[in-house]
Amino acid sequence: MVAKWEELTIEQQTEVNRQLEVIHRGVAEIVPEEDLKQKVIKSVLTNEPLKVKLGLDPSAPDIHIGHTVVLHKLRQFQDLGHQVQLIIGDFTGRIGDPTGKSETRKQLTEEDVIKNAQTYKEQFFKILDIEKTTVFFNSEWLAPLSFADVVELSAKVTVARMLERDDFSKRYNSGQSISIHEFFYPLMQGYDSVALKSDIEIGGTDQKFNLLMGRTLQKEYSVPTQATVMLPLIEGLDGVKKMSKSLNNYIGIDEEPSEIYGKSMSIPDELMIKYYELATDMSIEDLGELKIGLENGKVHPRDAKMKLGHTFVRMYHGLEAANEAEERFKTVFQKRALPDDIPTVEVAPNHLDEGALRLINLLVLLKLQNSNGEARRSITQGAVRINEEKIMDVNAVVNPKEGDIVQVGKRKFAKISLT
RNA sequence: GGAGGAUUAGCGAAGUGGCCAAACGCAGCAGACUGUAAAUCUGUUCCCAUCGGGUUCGGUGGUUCGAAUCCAUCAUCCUCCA
Repeated sequence: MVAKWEELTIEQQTEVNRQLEVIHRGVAEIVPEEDLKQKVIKSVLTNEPLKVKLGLDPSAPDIHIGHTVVLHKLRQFQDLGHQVQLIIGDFTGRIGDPTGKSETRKQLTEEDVIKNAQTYKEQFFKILDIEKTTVFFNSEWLAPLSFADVVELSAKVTVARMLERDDFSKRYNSGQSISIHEFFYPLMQGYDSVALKSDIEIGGTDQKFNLLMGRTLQKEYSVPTQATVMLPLIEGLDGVKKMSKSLNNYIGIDEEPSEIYGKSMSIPDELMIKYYELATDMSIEDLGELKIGLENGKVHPRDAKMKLGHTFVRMYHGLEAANEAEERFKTVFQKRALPDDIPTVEVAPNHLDEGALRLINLLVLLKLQNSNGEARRSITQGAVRINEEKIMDVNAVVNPKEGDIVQVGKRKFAKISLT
């Protein structure tokens, strides 16, 4: 059944347009647009929520701002009244990893999966509405499939089609290995959409092939085809490469407030709007205003960025923590003063020789530096201070006292406690 | 089953007997400046040490006065042929 635009009341048309506007915020691509519109119309007409699917790899339980992009989109769907299907790819995870470049990722045990799934839930429901979320494990429908079923499934897609996938073709052409089982990942992910009869699947633009595979398979299995919503990948702190844990250019949502705030301040100015648009709960109106403000110079980029850091901390740690993190930042980096939450490090008497030791050794002992060489370098470069007094003598010998504050660079502090 | 190629510091990548603790790029750290842990500029990045020393170039064992560089062997990865 195809719902016709003309059959809608004016109110319903307005509602459809409102939903489409929200859905389009920040997205890179929707394929096909028409399917999405149809789905929304139908939902408005029948008052049935849409089933919006997101598949998850259960191997990386620490989520960062990059991951939250799709979560925010899901949340927007929920706020429009739709239902989210979270699929934990436990079956997929147990087999191994598709992009096994140099090392095959270890297979996850059932225990790992359950543990990771728990972590996921804790982190995800900081953004998602738990009431409008259903969590699935894809082993539920993938594990029972027989070899014959799998052959039948794989017969629906050709090798040439598989090789269209960007990373497959790149690897194939550059002579890197591709294992047969890697072809099954898109198939499994697509089959998830068949099993759950998803209306919409969302993912990053890098997931395009897999998302479309869902449509292909749904067609093959005579299930209504899903619309796919693709979101841009967000660049990490370096401003160039996509945010990822392995590149260490990420902001984790479970990190300390001051870390989240500080890292936010280190993103390139040009990226701010993108972060706001994709990874915060800022309204479309406020977003537009901010954009204009930045363009005509009414809003100082630094202030906009401080607000971004504040927003991130608020979303994941609450308003109070956000205010504190902001204060700390002002103290340490704008006033160049000491923060008031310096960690205390104990110094045992056996490290001291008549109450004294070399500064180099002290820095390593306090774990402010990893090796004597590093400590030596920092001293030479004028990065080391004790009680705010710069020390540049590599051979300095110091007499640490209770409550002394040792500082390396702008960010590393320790307060001494003698035991 | 056969033939060939690859493996270098956190990553990428030079180096084919001494001048190699190993170019260069990225990332990291620090300093200056600033508007911020943006941008830009500068310095710096194996370990211990005052000079100096020690351990590194997939693993092991050789050749040599001397090896990241040559040989043997093992491991891993890739290509081509079957």
